[in-house]
Amino acid sequence: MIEINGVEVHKGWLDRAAQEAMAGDLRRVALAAPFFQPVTPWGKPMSVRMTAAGKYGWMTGKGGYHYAARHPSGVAWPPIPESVLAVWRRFVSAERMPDCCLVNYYGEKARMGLHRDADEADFSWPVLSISLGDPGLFRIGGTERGDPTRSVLLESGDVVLMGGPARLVHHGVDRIRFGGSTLLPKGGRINLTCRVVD
DNA sequence: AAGTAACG
DNA sequence: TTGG
Repeated sequence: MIEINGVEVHKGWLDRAAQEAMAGDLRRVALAAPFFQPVTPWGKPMSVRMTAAGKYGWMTGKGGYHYAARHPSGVAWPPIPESVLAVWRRFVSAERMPDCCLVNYYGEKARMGLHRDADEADFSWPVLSISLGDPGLFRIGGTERGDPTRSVLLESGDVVLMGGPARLVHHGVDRIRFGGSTLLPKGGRINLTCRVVD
């Protein structure tokens, strides 16, 4: 386990078979709730494609960010796959399941600017992240924007925990090593982030 | 400020 | 390595 600014990085936690099974589960999620491209409140399209599973999905809007109980199409989000909940039980808790599993797809040029996951009502539970597919260069800062940052390469099967003092740490993705994994037939990276929202 | 620019 |  690597620790960076309080963030736990568990390398290679899911084996290949588990990664393949989870990727299959996520294909089913994306069939029910297709990926869409979010637009920031100030009108800039994000480069990631996004969907979600669970009670809520994370959404952008003109008024800001929020959690919503329905996909933009109007359908409810599909349930969080059991394969994902199993990782949550192992790293977080068996007593409380996440309300939201965000599914972010990073294509070749996709990135994610430095930000904090701060739209939840309850910060007492950690955010759990699972990486699948191509490697991505992950940047981790501190609680304050402007704090020094460090980078770590996240690869398929890695699990990251942001909890406790690191729950509100800044983080982002600088670059995808497109084609660096054979997990996803069309390449790219999928990142799951599970959160307790309320 | 979940955009952008930068691997170190 | 935050600065813009």
